Amino acid sequence: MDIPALGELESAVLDFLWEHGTSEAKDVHKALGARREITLSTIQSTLERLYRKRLLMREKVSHAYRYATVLTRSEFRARAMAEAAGDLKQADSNGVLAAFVDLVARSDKNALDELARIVERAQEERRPSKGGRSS
Amino acid sequence: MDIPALGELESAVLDFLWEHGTSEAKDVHKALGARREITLSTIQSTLERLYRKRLLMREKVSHAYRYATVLTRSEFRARAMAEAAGDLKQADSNGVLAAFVDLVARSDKNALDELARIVERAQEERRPSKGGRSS
DNA sequence: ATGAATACCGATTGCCGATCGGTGTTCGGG
DNA sequence: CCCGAACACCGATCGGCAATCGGTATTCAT
Repeated sequence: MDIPALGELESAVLDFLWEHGTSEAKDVHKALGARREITLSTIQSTLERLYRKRLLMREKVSHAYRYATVLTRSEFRARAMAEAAGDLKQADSNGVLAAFVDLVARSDKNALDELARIVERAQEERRPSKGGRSS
Repeated sequence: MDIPALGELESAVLDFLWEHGTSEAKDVHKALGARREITLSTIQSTLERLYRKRLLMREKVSHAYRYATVLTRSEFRARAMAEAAGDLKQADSNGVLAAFVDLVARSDKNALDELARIVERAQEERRPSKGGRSS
């Protein structure tokens, strides 16, 4: 499952769903269509495309679809990162991961330490032998 | 400086330059134009676009341009990753980095440990107080 | 049954990369 | 000095895709 390229309205619709949870086309239109002077059917087409791209789920409540995101915003962006990195299994030997860590370190003073903590926690979850954490 | 969207030929041209180093349009055409049945001017236009996108440098040798990449392949992909992650300064609080580390951990058994080593080395370079490395 | 809300479909528009051909320019050899 | 080859540069066209709209069919509720 890969992340396709998204248009500007598609991204806006996704953002709305991430912030407001499962919604109908009508709700999205009320929020986004107003400023953009956009028809409801345009929003419906956008939702339909996102659904075909496997980024949205839908469920027919009565005769209207209720749309929900398949991934969280974080998961989505993480997959986009993985795709940008190329093959993850070879990303380290390519030096891609090292270059990215370098970018993280430059972006913010604390970012590198936070990343270190995240990695350490992931390692602990993988091998609970060394004494995991409760929270 | 952000990473613009690239077409398929643009990516192929970039790949060629990464593998063969500084080249002229003619060389790129010999390698890529043959299979694709593409004119030399098409390659020239593509190089020109990549140059305008700040992804290539050029130097006029006699009356021909010699094109070279601005970033290495790893740097390029790392920046693309950073862009996919959104604002790096807030990526950790968003959980994006955690989700990405999770993806790395799932991709390969050793990938997580390699990432940990990369992060650790970056920390040491930042604070050489704890004893640097020679290699 | 009628009307409102919605799904669904087709057409149009706009944007951008890809591709080509034409034209000007420059360098090097005769 | 001139001519041809190689190349840069420009404009036009094509194709794909998202965005947008309007129209029509469908479905539910009253």
